[in-house]
Amino acid sequence: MVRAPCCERMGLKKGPWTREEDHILINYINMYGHGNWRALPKLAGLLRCGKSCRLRWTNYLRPDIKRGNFSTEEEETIIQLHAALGNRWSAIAARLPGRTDNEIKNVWHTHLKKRVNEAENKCHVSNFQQQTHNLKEEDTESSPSSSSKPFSGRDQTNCSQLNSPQRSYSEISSVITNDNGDIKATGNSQETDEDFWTEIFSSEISSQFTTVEEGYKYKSSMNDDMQFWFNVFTRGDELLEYKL
DNA sequence: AAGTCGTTCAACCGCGTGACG
DNA sequence: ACGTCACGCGGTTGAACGACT
Repeated sequence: MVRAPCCERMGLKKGPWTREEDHILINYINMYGHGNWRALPKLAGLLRCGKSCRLRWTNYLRPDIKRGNFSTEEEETIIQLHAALGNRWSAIAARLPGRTDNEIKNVWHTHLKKRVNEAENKCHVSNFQQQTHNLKEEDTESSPSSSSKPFSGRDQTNCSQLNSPQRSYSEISSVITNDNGDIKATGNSQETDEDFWTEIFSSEISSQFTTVEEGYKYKSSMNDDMQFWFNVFTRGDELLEYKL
């Protein structure tokens, strides 16, 4: 049994919003607030479902939404947060004032994912080359120390830097709309939340093991990238000098 | 000029979850 | 305890547009 889509009810409009519909929605919310989304379209006189109205408002019409391209800092933040949180777009959006989960998701799929994949590939190629190099050295020198440590510190650094953007897909600074709909330029105001990483660590990582010993066991099975993030989570204050 | 392909992004859909009766 | 409702989230779609042939 499949639930019928909410917009399939007779007479409800789907597809792109018109300017008139936007005005009606904005005016109504400015006057009465959104209250009950389901009741809103009827009260406002819109032939849309409440879900569609909510989406339009939260993703496009809200006055505090930043319009324009993402800054390098924002992209960097998204990459770092995605590495930590995965596809939890709303959680990521909560760390980027003025940006919506939908927008972030789109940017990730269209720009950032590719960039991270490319960087990962480069990293793996680099690791492979280093491993080959080490094996060759092993053959010639038969050094026991080289076999116990397959990757050099330099490679580890390279891998951990894969989250650093090579270049923003746009160097244009962000803009934000005010209550009047006017557009103004903004700097990047990225405030940090002290509890944030603690929260991530406690919920995302520490839940995977119950004892400290288990934690170290988990740590020892990680690759370099995982180890980097593990360090970030466990020693966040020390390592997060590169800011979040 | 016309057709094809790839990219972008607004919008939709289905599901999970919390509030409430 | 259970059912219903409303909302929010993440995945997916499709129209619009530009680049390329």
